[in-house]
Amino acid sequence: MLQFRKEISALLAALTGMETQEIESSLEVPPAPEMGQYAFPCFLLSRRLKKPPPAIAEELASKIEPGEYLERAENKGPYLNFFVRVPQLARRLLPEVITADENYGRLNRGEGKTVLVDFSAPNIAKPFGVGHLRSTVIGNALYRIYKALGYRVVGINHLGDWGTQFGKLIVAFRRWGEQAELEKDPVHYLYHLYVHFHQEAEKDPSLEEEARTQFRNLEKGDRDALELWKGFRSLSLEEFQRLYRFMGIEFDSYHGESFYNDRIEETIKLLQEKGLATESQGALVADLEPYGLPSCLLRKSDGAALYITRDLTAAIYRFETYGFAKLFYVVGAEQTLHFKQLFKILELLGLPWAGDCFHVPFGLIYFKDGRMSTREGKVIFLEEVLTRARELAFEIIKEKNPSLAHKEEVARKVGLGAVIFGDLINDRIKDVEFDWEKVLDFSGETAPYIQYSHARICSILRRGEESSQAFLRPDGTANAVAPEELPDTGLLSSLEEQELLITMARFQEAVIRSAEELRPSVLARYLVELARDFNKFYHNRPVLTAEGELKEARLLLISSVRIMLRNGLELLGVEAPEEM
RNA sequence: GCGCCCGUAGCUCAGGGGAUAGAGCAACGGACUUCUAAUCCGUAGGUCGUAGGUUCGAAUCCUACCGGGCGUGCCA
Repeated sequence: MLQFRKEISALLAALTGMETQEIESSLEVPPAPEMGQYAFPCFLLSRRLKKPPPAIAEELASKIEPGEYLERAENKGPYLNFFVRVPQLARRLLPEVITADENYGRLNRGEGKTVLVDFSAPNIAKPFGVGHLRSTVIGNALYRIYKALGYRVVGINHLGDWGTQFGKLIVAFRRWGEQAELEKDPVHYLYHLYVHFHQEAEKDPSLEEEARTQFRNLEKGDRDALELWKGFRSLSLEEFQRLYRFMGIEFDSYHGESFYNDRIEETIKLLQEKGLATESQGALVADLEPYGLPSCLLRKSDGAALYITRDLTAAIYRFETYGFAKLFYVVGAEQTLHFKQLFKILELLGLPWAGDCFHVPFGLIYFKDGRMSTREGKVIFLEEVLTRARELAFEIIKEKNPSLAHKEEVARKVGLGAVIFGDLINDRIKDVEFDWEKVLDFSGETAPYIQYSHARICSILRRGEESSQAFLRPDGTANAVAPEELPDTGLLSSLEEQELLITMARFQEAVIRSAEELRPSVLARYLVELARDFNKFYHNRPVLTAEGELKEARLLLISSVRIMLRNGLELLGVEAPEEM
């Protein structure tokens, strides 16, 4: 499709004298497939040529000759519509897909440049709630997509393992805690203590003061406090890693906030040298008012460092360690101001890479009756969501496919996929309401829908094995063959096949757009469309009972769809079982 | 108060200068002796928050207002 676009632009450039760039950006997709695959609106030219747009469209249409991909151009009103040669498209695309197989979709756009993705970053003192799901799945998808595009990607889990909340936990544990309880179920027990602390602090505000003192002790290296903190941290981290393993997510670095503790002083010194830190009411402040931002606190009056100071330190450390081309922070939209301040200070420090840091914000998850709040105990644990999704998937499998082997494993992939995909399909920036019914709905625009399409293709391929031997191995993967040995793709001429092929040709664009716009939802929605086009084909055009070469051509077609669905889901962190 | 984000079908959301505003869910009606019905086909459902403006053309850009959310110096 990219080549087709280029071909049209070159043709129009020659005819109109416009820049190819300008033409490429004005090309659009017509509202219906009967109107072709691309359209060129003639309004702009109308002004230059002082002629009505329909006349220009008509004149251009009469001058355009078919090309490699271009079948014909038709004028319709003020538009010039272009139709692609679908057989030619199929001849190039299908062999490419089955030959590349698991590598289809990979490109070398990144040329090995390093990209850092900071995502997930759970608070160690708190359980992993559905609120953390967004950063985790969006970050993981971006991680995979950038990797596929040829970047060297470093996934960083900037653990929230430092800060005042640990002072609170230390106070709570010393007052009400029991070691045995802690070891039994660390995350939930710490959560219980955290909620309890806030209940008690309502009645006795001096607890808050005590917590700040304990955190300051921690920063100073107080041995007892540090000992407790270490225990909390390692017990929680183990739990989180179990969850990440379940979800198939890996990080290259677990350097959290605590890691930067002994580098903070250096950062503060640097800020002072550059004249960016000023004293105010006993605290250290960066005055950003001249840049239209509220000034921000760098160090509390009690000497304890703050989030932004640790973030500044981390950014500098990361550049020194990785020399990144881009650094993405996949963090909630409520921290937008924090990142504006962070990036501005980096810029004022004269760091030339300050402009390579980007906040990738997303909306928050809320309940019908309001926002989630860890403090008030209003959370849903991600673990519960994943478990329920998996159990429901298991029930459905038992009912619909009782003879399936490895039901538990398939249920895991389907349930997990539904949860991940359900989050990714919505545009990041929008707030989303948490709704059990929606999370546990496996029909329509969902991962199970795509996974199901994939499984049906696998099923057909298994049954059609002997017919596809020429180009497919028994396991359904591609066999390298010369293009002339492949079935005639020109036979794929039905409406369903043509539309499917045209959609398939847009796979690469969807991946690239997802990366450029930092929006996994673009790819997620594309995959739904691809699966939908496949299902339409599937219901109207039999594969296994088709005659001779047509059957082979259809097997080739669906093999390619299978690869695209599987690879596309993979980029989103979702697995595609072969049966379900 | 000020700043940022969001407002599209009953619900959840695509589309973010161009042709008749699209999906899914829910509702209703159809399709399983035929490649797994987690599917497919059809029906119904819309002053694109409101009012102005820019433009040949606005759901899309600008301004104001309304509604919701988030943030706004000692949390992260």
